[in-house]
This record gives sequence, structure tokens and C-alpha cells, in this order.
Amino acid sequence: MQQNLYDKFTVTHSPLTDTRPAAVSVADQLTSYVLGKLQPGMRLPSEADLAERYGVSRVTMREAVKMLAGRGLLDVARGRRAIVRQPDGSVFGDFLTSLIKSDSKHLFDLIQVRRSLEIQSATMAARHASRAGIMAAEAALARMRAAAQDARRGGEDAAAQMRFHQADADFHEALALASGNRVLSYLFEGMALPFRESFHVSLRGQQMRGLSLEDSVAAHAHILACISNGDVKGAGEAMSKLLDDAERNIRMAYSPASLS
Amino acid sequence: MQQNLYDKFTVTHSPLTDTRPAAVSVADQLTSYVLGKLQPGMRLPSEADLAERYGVSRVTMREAVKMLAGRGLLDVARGRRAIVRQPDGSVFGDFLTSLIKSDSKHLFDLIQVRRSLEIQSATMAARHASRAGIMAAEAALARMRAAAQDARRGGEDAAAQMRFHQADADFHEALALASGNRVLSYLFEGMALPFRESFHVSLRGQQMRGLSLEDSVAAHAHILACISNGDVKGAGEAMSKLLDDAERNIRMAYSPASLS
DNA sequence: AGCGTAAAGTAGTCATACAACTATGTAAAG
DNA sequence: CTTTACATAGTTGTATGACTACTTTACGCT
Repeated sequence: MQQNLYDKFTVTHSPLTDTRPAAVSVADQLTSYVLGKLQPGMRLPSEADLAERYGVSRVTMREAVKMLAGRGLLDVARGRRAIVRQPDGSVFGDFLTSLIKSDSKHLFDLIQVRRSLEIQSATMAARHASRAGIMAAEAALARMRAAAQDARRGGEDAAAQMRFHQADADFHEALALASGNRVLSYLFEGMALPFRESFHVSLRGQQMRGLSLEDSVAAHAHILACISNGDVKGAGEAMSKLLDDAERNIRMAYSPASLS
Repeated sequence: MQQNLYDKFTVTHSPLTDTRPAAVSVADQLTSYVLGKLQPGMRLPSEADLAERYGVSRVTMREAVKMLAGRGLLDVARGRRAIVRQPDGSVFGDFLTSLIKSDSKHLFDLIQVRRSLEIQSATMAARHASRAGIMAAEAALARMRAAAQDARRGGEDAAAQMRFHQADADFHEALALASGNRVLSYLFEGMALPFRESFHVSLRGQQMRGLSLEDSVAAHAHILACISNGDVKGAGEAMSKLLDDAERNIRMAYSPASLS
């Protein structure tokens, strides 16, 4: 969270001059404890215990716990003790989402960022994807195909469209996992969030360009085929084409005159 | 923050069945308010006012405010009302920092991610950097050069080394800004945080390989020259070389036998 | 051993009070 | 008239205690 005005790097060293709010310094200590001694899935002591342990009131302790939850380190729910969370991309996703909400221009910047990361992901996956990794991507591809058929048959089936988008995101996340780079997969997981909110826009652009979900499935299948064959260059180029297409879809929906 | 178990996308639509804690739903409303009606730099109403406005106690309102602060949307400090914050990369940086703390393998994943983003940044900057953008990068380069000299003269001058690293980060952020992609510059700003903590490791590897800070300055200068000349391909390749080198430095410090 | 229910544990919320710091306005000094 | 000093009000930080709503545990029954 980088508690705003209280820069931990310049202050924390000398506890005697630590003028930060107690909640902040307790949060820092708790962070070290969680990251250092605990494993994902483990339960923390209760707020009351922690409060006593750190010598603060429960209100203050609660704030510290909430800060860690805000950084995605803990799962907190009513009635049960907090649980150490497995790292994931949701914090990054929320960051991107509010960025785009504050200025929609950021969406196009993000598309460009995503493009180069996806190309790297596909390239690396083609280089050293495992059998299991490819099977996971194939499963996601199958879900995309099924959702595409449902959406076609059901007309404006919003649920099927949502399933399609989810399977699409799963596919790209599977490739990132197959690339062996976990940070990359966290970033994709996070990017899926803001794209989910604009995916109906993308869909509209796709239809305006006379393309169907099945076309998208075929493009994804081609990428996976390249990866499966170890065709590094082909995988990168195919992914590049796919992302160019996705960008055209969104731009088309925003300003139909600007692009093919 | 994606308040953990409480998925805003599946629940928020129907307020009647909103079983989330009050603090969470108030935080969502406040987020919309801040992102929609307020501009960076503006001050929020006091916690007491907000609490009354949303019909909750001050304790609950405080939690909501803290959640927004955690997402990097607000600056909160004792005695003064919260201020809407300009977007920046600190949230992303904290995310990466805790990721690396939980498993140092993530550092190498991050280096690969950074590599493709830096190449994209240099490429785009070469394509359409403004005069002002290039001057900003030149200024950062000058600071790098000065810090490198100080560090050489001062022996193990930790402060000069820190200045060098800061100027280095500024240089790359300046390129991202020159590329015109603001999301990219936020990401670089965030990545600088975890790299700051491992930069002395990188330095050690650099020395082990017989390279000096001046060599690094020269490599950066070459990149900037390419960008300044509009040499898109050259800029990308030069940046690629620089990042390969940086990775070698870190790997060398971790396991001296593994690489040149 | 399995099940249901009572009891204990735990997070969520509230009201209130005071502490610590900041911002503001007012009066004295130059 | 400007500047400084200070008292005052405004605002966030923290503590206490109580109660609610939900989850987990433990006990007793079948």
C-alpha cells in the first residue's frame, strides 16, 4: 500500500523517530511476519490476540489487518480468522481498473502493454511448454468453442458471452503459466479484470467488422498449434496478429471511421 | 483492493441482497465518487461528514477511506483531510515487492517481464518522442553520469550508488513517458521499487564481471542516441542488450558459475 | 460413528471520549 | 501594512466497551 506520506524506507530504520501512525508500523511488522513465517492457507491469530501482541487496541489492529488485506496478502471474512492468501493478480487488476476509470485513454495504453507481454508469453511457451501446460490451454480453448456456439445459437446470450470471455482470459493465463513465468500469469490475471468491463465493447466492434467468435477461436487454435509444435517465431507472430485484431475491434467500437 | 471474498461484480448490482460488510460497499460508493466527481489534488470532506453522508459510524467510514488509500487513490495524513492522489506506480510496486519477498524466484520472472516492456518503451520512444521527452531522458542520463563519477571517487559511496540507481530508474521512466504510454510509465515506476532493494546485488555482479557504472552510462547513452535519431530498430536492440546485461549481473551475484 | 444443537470464538459495527497534529483566524509586534 | 505568535477550531489517530452476525468447535444424543 505504500502508506502514502509515510515512506517506510526512510523512516522504519530508526524506531525512535518513527512518527507514523501506530496502525502503519504495526502493518509493516505484520507484513514481515506474514511473508516471513507464514504460508498461504494458514490462519492468523485473532484480531484480539494480535492487538495484545502488538500492544495496540483492536481498532488499530483491525486497520493494520485491513491494510494487508488491501495489498492482497490476506483473506478476511466475518466470523473466521484471516487467512494468508495465495498471490494473485487481483490487486494489479484493481489498480488498472481505477486507472481506466479515471481516464479511458489508459485502456489503449494497456492494450499496447498487454500486446508485448502476450507476445513474450507465447514465445516463451513455444520454447518450453510442458504437456500439462498445453493441455490446460486446450481445455480453455474447448470452453471458448463451446461458449461461442452457445452464443451463436442463443442470439444475444449475455451469459454465454461472459463464459467466452472468461475462457479467453483462461487461455491466455494458461499460456503464461506454460511459459513458466508466474509474474506474467499474475499480470494477465489482473489485466483480465479491466478487459472484462470493456469486452462487450470489443464484441460490438468485432461484429461491426463482420467477424464472429468462431473466427477468434480459430486464431487462438492457431497460436496453440504453433506453441505445441515448438514454432517460436510462428507463435509470436500469431499472437501479434491476434492482439492487433483485438485492438482494431475496440477502436472500431469507439470510432467506427478510424480503422478497418 | 478486490475486497477478497466479496466480489463486487456479482453482488453490487442488487443492493437488496448486498451481504458485504458496510465498510466494503461504502468504499465502493466512495470510489465511484472520487473517480467520477473529484480531481487529483482536491480534498475530501472530513471523515465525520462522510460518515453522516453514507449513514455509517466514523469507524466504518475510516475503514472505507483506508481501503481507498490502500488502492493508492487517496493521501491520508493526521490532522488534514484526505487528498485525491495522482495515479502512480506505488501500488504496483508494493505488489511486486511482496511477491518477491514471498519467493525470490519472482525476481527473475520480473526481470523478463521488464525486458519486453523496456524494449517496447524504447521502440515506441524512437518512433515518436518529443524534444521535451528526450531532454528529460538526457537530464536523467547526466545525473547517472555524475553519480557514477562520485561513486568511483568515493569508493564504496552508498549514497552515490543510490543516486545512480535513482537516476537510472528516472531514465527508464523518462523513456516510457516519451513513448506516450502512461500505463507503461506507471509500471516502470512501480518496478523500480523492488529493483531498488536488489540493486546492490546487481552492482556486485557487475563488479564481478569487471564492468563499471560508466559502462552502464555508455550503454544508456547509446540507447538515447538511437531514440533521438529515430532509429527504431537500433533502439530496441540496444535496450535488449542492456537488459540482458542487467540480468547477467544479477544472476552472476546469485550464482557466479552460471554465466559469463 | 454420525448428526444436530448449544456454546464459544471471531469479525463487523456502533457510540463516545480523548490525544495528536494541522489549519485558521486574530491580535500583537515590527 | 506586513509579519509573527498564539489561541482556537478542525481533523485524523487511538482507546474502551458493548453489541451483532456469522463461523467454528464441542458436546450430547441417537
